[in-house]
Amino acid sequence: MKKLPQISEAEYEVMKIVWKYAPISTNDITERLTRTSSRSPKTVQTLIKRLVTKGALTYEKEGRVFVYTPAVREEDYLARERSSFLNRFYNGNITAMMTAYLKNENLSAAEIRELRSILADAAEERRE
Amino acid sequence: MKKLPQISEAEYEVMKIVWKYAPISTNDITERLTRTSSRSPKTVQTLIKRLVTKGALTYEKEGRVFVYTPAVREEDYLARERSSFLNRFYNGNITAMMTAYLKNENLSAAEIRELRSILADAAEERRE
DNA sequence: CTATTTATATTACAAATGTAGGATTTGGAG
DNA sequence: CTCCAAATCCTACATTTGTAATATAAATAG
Repeated sequence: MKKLPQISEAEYEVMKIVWKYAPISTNDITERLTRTSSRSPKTVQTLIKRLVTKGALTYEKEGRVFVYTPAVREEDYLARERSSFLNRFYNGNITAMMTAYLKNENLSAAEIRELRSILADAAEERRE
Repeated sequence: MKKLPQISEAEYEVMKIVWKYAPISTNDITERLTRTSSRSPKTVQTLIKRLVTKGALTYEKEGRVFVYTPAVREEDYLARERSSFLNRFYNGNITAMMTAYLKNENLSAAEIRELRSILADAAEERRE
């Protein structure tokens, strides 16, 4: 399994866009990102560059424009972050995390129902 | 609600010890931390200092020794990290997170049972 | 009182991150 | 072919973090 690069918070904003819209050009990334955040195009440029250096993005030239594609899968990245979060704060114990969460947040009946439902499905899955 | 300070990964190792054993002296923190990690006592010293500066720890002098106490509650800190994690990666949606988690990790029947049980309890709670 | 431990304070430095300005290259208009 | 707008490349710089060494202050052994 190849090692996933470290992706910083600001870089992650870029990745989300590329995951969603790839292949996508520098300008389109910048355009979308500056719509939601207040970063300058120059900053976005730097972030993209760093992501390429880190091996999180690859690109192809189209004329003089670069068009980017993710080099890591979103699910893989999320899985790693999840696991790293759980390990760091809950010894990898999802139940501990959920217990604390339920105690602190006031979930609606509907939300609890939904969680129970996906767990029921998981139990089913396992059985089959 | 007062603002929780930012606590880095290495600093968090120190915090865990202080939360567990406070009031605790520099030396005792260092002793415990170097047992599990490979940091030099000097490094631990710096981490403690920074935590004081950030307002995550307070101390009292006992003779010439400093004895530390947490200035932020562990639950508050964990709650913030959890919420920040969920927002960043799952739009704050715990169900989305759990769905992805269950799909990726292969939980044992026992683990699933436990999760279902705490959710059943949460449903109960809500009803009462 | 002075010397020696030994705690705490100060300084150092590289890597990563957020932010962005200035330099250079080049596709395409004419 | 030449020039320029626009794209990419390079440089910059303050903060935060991880790591640790050196300096200073002060309690206590003698």
